[in-house]
Order: sequence, then structure tokens, then C-alpha cells
Amino acid sequence: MRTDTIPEEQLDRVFHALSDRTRRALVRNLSEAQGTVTALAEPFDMSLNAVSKHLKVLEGAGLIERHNSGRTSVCSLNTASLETAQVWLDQYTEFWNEMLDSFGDHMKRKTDSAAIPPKARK
Amino acid sequence: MRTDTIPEEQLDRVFHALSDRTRRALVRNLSEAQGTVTALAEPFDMSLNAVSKHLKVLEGAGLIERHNSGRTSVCSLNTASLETAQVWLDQYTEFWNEMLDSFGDHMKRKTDSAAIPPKARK
DNA sequence: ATTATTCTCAACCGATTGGTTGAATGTATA
DNA sequence: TATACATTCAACCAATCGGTTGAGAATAAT
Repeated sequence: MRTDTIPEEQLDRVFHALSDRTRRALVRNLSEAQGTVTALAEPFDMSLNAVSKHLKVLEGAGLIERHNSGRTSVCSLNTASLETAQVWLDQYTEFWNEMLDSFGDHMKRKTDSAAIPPKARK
Repeated sequence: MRTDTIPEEQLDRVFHALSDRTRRALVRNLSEAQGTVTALAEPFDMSLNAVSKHLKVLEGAGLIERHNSGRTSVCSLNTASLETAQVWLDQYTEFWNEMLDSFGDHMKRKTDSAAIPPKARK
């Protein structure tokens, strides 16, 4: 379990990339099979150029990787970057914490449960 | 564990809300203690109006709730909406799936591991 | 060699974003 | 009542966003 701080810039990019439903659909499709830009663009009612730009945003966020082979560019999902967002969210929800507790695993518990809340941060 | 589909509009709003670092800082601060608009705005080098607008975005995404008391508006975090994003991410990462497997819990496994990937969706 | 395919770059467009300022509203307090 | 405080509304601004079109570069096929 990662506990170090994730750079704000990366979180900006990852959450922004996932805030568009076309890009989320691309992530979903890429989770099932990798594909070329043309193949990935096929299901959408927009130009190839638009999808190409969406893929660039996903790449900028580290959510996909490209493997250029000849004139085609094969994209594949990078789940590690998805976990960046996941880890951030896990800090503020009890969902998985409770599940871990139910298995008797307390490694995620804070040792000091201070009554005084930490200072607000900018 | 939820398996139904989350409305795209809500995912749009939640991920967009979290794509701004000021709003993420507000979420973090609210995870430690609820606060008024003025109190929440204090750590930031921007106008009160700007923070008020950020809180409105968070509220629109269902990430915070308000309790109006007199002339002050007390904001508090709604972790259920954070879980909306969390559940979406969990569909595409192996992180927690592997952890569940390690506990011998296979409820997240697909019964049919088809070799043919499902059709791409728009 | 010519033609077709895959993909990106550049310019452009309207809409939205994150910020500002100033006025307005409602609520405490002196 | 008059005044200070907490918050929002409205207008504005530059920057970014998601889309378009058209041109161009590189590769594959005929």
C-alpha cells in the first residue's frame, strides 16, 4: 500500500482525463483489448482527429501507452496510472477500509487516532 | 459491492470536480473537519468568491453537503459520492481485486472468462 | 511509381473554466 | 437602528476545452 504523496500535477491530469465520457469509454474499451487509433475511433460519432486528441490527453496523464509499429500506433491501458487516482480516493473513503477490517487486517489503521485534527492545508 | 452502471453525467461531474487541486484540497480539509465557507477559504490565496464557486462545483458533484445555520453555511464531505469514482476505477484495475483474491474471496471474479472480448462501446 | 491508409499538426470555433471585482442579500451584533 | 459579517449573484476576463476542417508526413499496397 502506497502512502507517499502523489504529485498534484499528475492528479490534475488523471482526474481531468477521466472527466470526459469519451475518454472513459476509451479506457473501458482499452481494458478489454488494445487497439490502433482508427480501431479505437470507430465506435464514436466524431472525427478521427478528435479521438486522436483524446488519446493524447490520456497519454499525457499516463493512462495509456503507445507502441508504434509502422504507420499504426497501438494503444494499451496503463493501469498503474489509474491506481494513482484510486490511491488518492482511498484516503478519503471508508469503503475498502471497512472491508479490510472485516478480514481482520488493520494495516491501514492509523496508530495514533489524534483527537485534534491536523492543520488545514493549501 | 455495487455492480450497476453509474450514470455518465455523475462521473463527469465527480471527476471534473476532483481535477482541480484547490477542490481536492477542500475535500482533504473537509475529510478532517467540516467548516464554514469563510473558514474553508482561509488557507487559499484567492478571493472568498472563488472558493465559494469551488464549493458549488463540489456540491453539484454531490461530494459535499451544506447545512445552513443562520447566516453561515456549514459544508461537510459526502464520502458516498467519492465512492462513485472509486467504484468506477475498481472496474479497471487489479489492485484491489488481487487483494481480495489473497483473502480467498472470489466474488469479484467473472464466471465466464471469455476469450472473445466484448464489443467496444460508445 | 502511384495510390491508399494511418496518423498528427495547425488553425479555427463556440462553450466552459477558474479567477476577478462590485453590488446585493440576509443575519447577527453594538 | 445602524453596522459589521457571511455568503451569493452578476458581469467580466483570459485561458483552456472539445470539436471541426484541411494539409502534410510516413508507411503500406497496387
